[in-house]
Order: sequence, then C-alpha cells, then structure tokens
Amino acid sequence: MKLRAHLFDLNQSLCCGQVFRWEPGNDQWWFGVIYDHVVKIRQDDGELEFFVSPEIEDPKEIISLYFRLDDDLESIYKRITKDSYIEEAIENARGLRLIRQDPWECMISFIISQNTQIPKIKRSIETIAQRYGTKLNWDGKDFYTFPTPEQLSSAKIYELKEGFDKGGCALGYRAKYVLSSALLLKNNSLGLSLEEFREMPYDHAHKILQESFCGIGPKVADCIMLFSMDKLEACPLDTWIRKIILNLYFKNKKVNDRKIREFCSEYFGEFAGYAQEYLFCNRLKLCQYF
DNA sequence: ATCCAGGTCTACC
DNA sequence: GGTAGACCTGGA
Repeated sequence: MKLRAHLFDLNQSLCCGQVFRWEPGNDQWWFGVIYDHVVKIRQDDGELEFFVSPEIEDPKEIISLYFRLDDDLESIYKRITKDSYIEEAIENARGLRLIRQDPWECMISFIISQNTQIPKIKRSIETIAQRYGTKLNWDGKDFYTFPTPEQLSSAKIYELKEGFDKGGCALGYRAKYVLSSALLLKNNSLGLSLEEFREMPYDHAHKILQESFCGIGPKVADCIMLFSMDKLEACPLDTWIRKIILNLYFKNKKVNDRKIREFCSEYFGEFAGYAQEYLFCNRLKLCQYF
C-alpha cells in the first residue's frame, strides 16, 4: 500500500522522542504496533510505503491519522517561526510531525519516562508489552500490543518494579503509578474514557489528569495531551526545554515554571507543542550555544 | 564509584 | 502558592 505524504519526514517523526516502540529493520523499514495492528512502513521521498497486519479496510486512514498527515505544517511553521533559533530548529527537522498515539499507551509511557533516560524507557515499555500484551505474529516475527488496562492490571507490583536482572520491568517507584492507573481505568472509577479527554478544553483536561492519576504532574500531563489528545497548544516543560527557553528568551535569569509556561503559550500560541518538539529534537545542538 | 536522567510527591515555609 | 529533598533503577 502506498500513500503520498507532503512535507513529512518519517524518520524524524519516529526518532524525536515522542514514541518509544518503533524499531528500525533492513532497507529503511520501520516496525511498530498501532493499537492491535503491526505496521511496517518506509519512506521514499514524498511516498510512504506500508503494510498493516492484520489487514483492515482502510489502512491509509490509520496511517494518515497516526502521523497527523492532515496537519497543515506550512501554516504551523508560519505561526511558530518567531526567531532564528526556532527557524533553525525547524530547518533541521523539516517534516517532523507530532504523532497521534493511543492515549492509554501514551499515558503509561510518559508516567514511566519521569526521572529516567530514553533507552531505559524504551526497554521498560517493550518488556511490559511482551509480558502483558497480546502477541501478534507477522512476517515470521513476534510483536506485542501494548496491554489494555485490564491486561496490565493483572501485573504484580514487584513484577513491574524490580530490575531487568530479576525479570522485572525496572519501573522502580513508578510501578505503583502504572498499576493504579490501570486499575482506575479497568474499574472505570474515573467515569469517563481517555478518548473523552480529546473533547475537553486544555485547562480542564490538564487539571483532571493530574488530580485523577498518581504520577502525573504538569509535564507528563502535557505530553499525554500533546501526543494523544489533540492538544497542540500543550507544551511539555522538561529539563531540556526549560534550559533552552531560559537561555534563549530569559537571558538565563531565574524564572519559575509558571512564567515559562505563560511565555511559551503567548509566544508560540496554539501550536506551542510543535515548537516544543522541534526545540526538543534540536536540544543537543541548541545547548551547544550555551 | 558517584552522579544524573523527558518529574512527581511530600513536607515545610 | 511556592520551593528543597527523596525517590528506584540503569548506565556512563
């Protein structure tokens, strides 16, 4: 199956730290799991070539939705290109698109992400999928869906907590956050599904996420909302972005997070999340300057 | 070895 | 309402 994709860079989009389970194969192919489907995809200039397994009626629809091919990236660039720093960041990652993930997988991924490093995050998430997800076989290889709240709630706390050397998922103190989130959704204690957060205004969803779940603070809530709930104004404030914003726009003065958030919201506007992702993607290069 | 990592929670002020 | 310390584990 093929699909034309204007202004889209598959590799940039998969490598910029917003998704954790895509793996590169031979010949430029990428392998991933989107909900219950294995996806094999590669890009040749403006054309995407892909397979979805098990087969579905409209695979182009899944790909288009997942990679946000409907976002008008040119207009977004126009809105967020406020200075030469962001302009350079965009040039270096042109075609990077935010990904519309499964809210549940996204939530757990970013709860796990706190105070740890990307390689370990990936390893923990993959271990969780292999242990508690559903096995899919395709092309002679095994893939695993991300476990549903029901599946994940069957996990023992120590299985999630303990290190890889003991056969665990190495979540440490985050294990209780993951398990309690799974139970909360399995029992429908929240009274609404994560999909319903898409319809909420930003402020309300940001508040409810932090109040309802353990282990979700302002940064993780913003990640969940940006990467899975269509809130493109969400601007996750992590250590890198904080450092970058403070250096570029506050002359390295001591400024609290509330001020930084206000600045990002005002400066980058309704697409602040895209600006954040381009800056994050260029974090190493940008931080060379200071 | 010692330190830090896509933060959050808790205890204080 | 805002700020220091602790926190599991893995990797440099």
